[in-house]
Parts: sequence; C-alpha cells; structure tokens
Amino acid sequence: MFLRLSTKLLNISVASLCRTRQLEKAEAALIDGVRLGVLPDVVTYNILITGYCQFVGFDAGYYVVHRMKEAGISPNVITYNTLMAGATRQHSLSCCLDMLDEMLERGIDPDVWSYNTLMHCFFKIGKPDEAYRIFSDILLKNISPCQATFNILINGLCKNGYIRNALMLFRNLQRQGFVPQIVTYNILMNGLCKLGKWKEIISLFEELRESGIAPNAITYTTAMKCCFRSKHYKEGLQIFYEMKTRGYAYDLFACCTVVAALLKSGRRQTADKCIAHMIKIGYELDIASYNTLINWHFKQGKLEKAYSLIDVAEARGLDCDVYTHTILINGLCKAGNFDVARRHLNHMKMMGFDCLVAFNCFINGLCRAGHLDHALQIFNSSDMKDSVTYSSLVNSLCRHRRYRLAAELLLSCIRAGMKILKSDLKAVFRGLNRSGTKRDGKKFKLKVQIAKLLHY
DNA sequence: CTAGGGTTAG
Repeated sequence: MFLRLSTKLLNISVASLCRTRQLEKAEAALIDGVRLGVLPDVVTYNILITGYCQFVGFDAGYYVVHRMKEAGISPNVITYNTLMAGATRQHSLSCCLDMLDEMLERGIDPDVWSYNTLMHCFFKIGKPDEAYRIFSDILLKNISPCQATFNILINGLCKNGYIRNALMLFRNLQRQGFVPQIVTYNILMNGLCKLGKWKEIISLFEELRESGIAPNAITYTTAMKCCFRSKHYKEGLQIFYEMKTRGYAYDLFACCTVVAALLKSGRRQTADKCIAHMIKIGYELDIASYNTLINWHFKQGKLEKAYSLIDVAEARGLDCDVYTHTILINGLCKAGNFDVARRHLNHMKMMGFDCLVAFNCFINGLCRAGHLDHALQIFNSSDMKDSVTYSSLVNSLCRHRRYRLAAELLLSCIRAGMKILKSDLKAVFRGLNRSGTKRDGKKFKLKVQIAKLLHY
C-alpha cells in the first residue's frame, strides 16, 4: 500500500514534468525514485511514452517499450493506445496500424480507445471515408462507443471540411441524449472559426454558458481567435479580458493568439506586456511560442534579435517549422532584403516545406517596396499561387493605376476557382470607371459575374 | 497515461 502510494506520487511528478517538456528531469525523477525504493509501474512508463511521443517522436516513444520489458513490466492496452496516438500525431498511419498488430500479437485486446485513435488517424491524414469505416467497425464489433468516439467523429468531420455536417451530427446526437462536453463545444467552435462565423461562435458560447458547462482556456482561446480572424479585435480582446478576470491562467496558446492579434492591429504596447508574461510563464517555450517571439522582434525591426532567437530555439532542440521560415522570409522582405529572402525561399523549398505563404510574403514585399514588375515577373514564372497572391498584385496594380492588368488578373483568379475579396473587386471596378469609359467597368462586372457562375 | 486550442501573407 505504501509503495503503491509512492508510485502514484512518482507518477504525478513524472506526468507534470513530461507535460512541460522536461523529459530529462522526468528521467531523473525516475532514477531518484528507484534509489528510494519507489519502483515505476506501467503507468509511469505510459506517461513517459506520451512525453517522448509528443516532444521527440514516435520512435523515441516506442523505444520506451524495450525499457519496460527490461524492467519486467508488460505493456498494457493504454501503452499501445498511447503509441497509436503518438503515431497519429506525426501522421503515420503505418506506425499506427503496426501498433494495433503488435497489440494483437501480444494478446492484448484493443479497446474503444484503440479504435478511436485509429479513426482519428484516418481523419488526420485526410481519409474521412476510411475513418467512418472504423466507426462502423466499432458498432459492428459491439464495442460501446464512448463520448470521445463522438468527439473524434465530430472533430474529424470539421477538420476534413464537413463543418456543417459535423454541426448537424452534433444536433442529432443531442436529440438522442448525447451530453456534450466542453471538448465537444471546443471542437465545434474551432470548426466554425475556420468558416469565419464569429457570430455563430458567440452564440455557441452563450449556449455553453446556459448549459452550465464551464468553459476552459481552450474555449476562450478558440473564441478569441475566431474574432481576431474576422478582424473583430475589440470583441476578441474582450473575450481575452474576460478569461483573465475570471481567473483563467492564460497559457502559451492564448499568448500566441493574443500577441499575433495585437501586432496585427497595431497595439504594440499591449503586445509587449503579453510577451513579458509569456517569457515569465514559458520556462519551456515550444516552437510556436518562439515563432511568436521571433515575429514580434521582426515587427519591431530588430532583425539581429530575431535571428539569435532562432538559434536559441534550435539549440534547445526545437525544429524550425514552416511558420519559422515564413516569418523569417516575411521579416527579410519587410526589411527590403529580397536577395536573402529569395535564397531562403529556395532553401525552404528544398527542405520540403509548403512555401505558398512565404512566396506570398515575397510577392507582397516586392509590391510594397515598389518592385511591381519584378513581382509580376516572378508571379508569371511560378505556378505557386492562391487568392492572396492575386490580391497583393491586384492591390499594387491599382495603386499604380494599371487597372486593365488588375482586371485581367482578378478574372484569372476567379477562373481558377478562387475566392476574391470584395474590396479588390471594388477597387478595380472603380479604377476602370475613372480611368477608362463606363463601358469598361460594365464589361468587367459582367465578365466577373459569368466567371463566378462558371468557376466558384 | 489515450479526444479539443496557438504562431506566417492580402
């Protein structure tokens, strides 16, 4: 009994260290425990596996299974479920299936969580049909789905673009007695956020309050992100202040969201305060937090500080991601250093990152620095483009009163099936009317209408 | 210990 209690305490401490990315300290706690005669159990190792999977990778997590065996502890169903979750995190369906196989080989019965995780994996790699098949399997095998099963289902639908369907499913389930959890609401809010439906989010928030379920930090972060996205900064900040006054500790996730919004809306001083808070709480910052800090330095024109922070992140064993590189390229462009930016863009491409946003930063940077023709030239020789690329060029062309080319570009954007901003359309239309004849404007409007009918 | 949130461009 005494030993079990101690192991429980050990697990609590290992878990809190793992959660905050302090894996080395977690290992040290394990060694200290052994020295004091407190032996780790299967839960201890499962916690370690979660930590390694999250912060190092699936392979590192899987390696812990060998250590367990050496310590004479058999992995259980949660061990394998945790590993499946780790594989899912890095989009590896094959590892996920391997774990399911290994589990069966060892005579461990998969439980509902094993199937939940497999379903999650299929959703994550963009195969909703296969995911749904797993859901059917759960029912066929007479395994009772749990609340998480439905949450994963709803989330998977949202993540694969079926947000309205997810909402319908949610309402249907509710009618059949499904009691939503805070997770369910968070999932739906996040889905609506992608659609930019901030008013619907606010009303979902109201529904949540009436239902008596307490919102958590994730709810607040999601709700404010949605407001910021649709440029309702005041409303978003209001949610942030409510979160603070209600005593929610605002974590790194909330900080990143708020800082980004503060920088975008020009609230520099508040951003500085939030950054200070972030550094205070973030003794173990992750790459997204570093990205936020790096971006903050760039926005202040402090290039050297931004660079050195990238070094710090790498020295801490964090891998720069697509955001880091994009932020760097954007910073270089805003500073007018297009040669280095271009070189880094190529570098990024070679490393296999998605370069679209970085490319847009580059094009937009050239436009704003007055190198419109250079931007057009690069644009024409690239097949990487989306509506933002067009928008930057159309904007710039209008500023240079080159309305005909702007009109042409806008039309090809629509013909490629991409949404355009109303403001771009207006600018081109007004420009044509003012510089040419009224007929030019009318003809343009007609062409836009037809293009939309054919291509949206 | 196993589902949900953050960071980049117009």
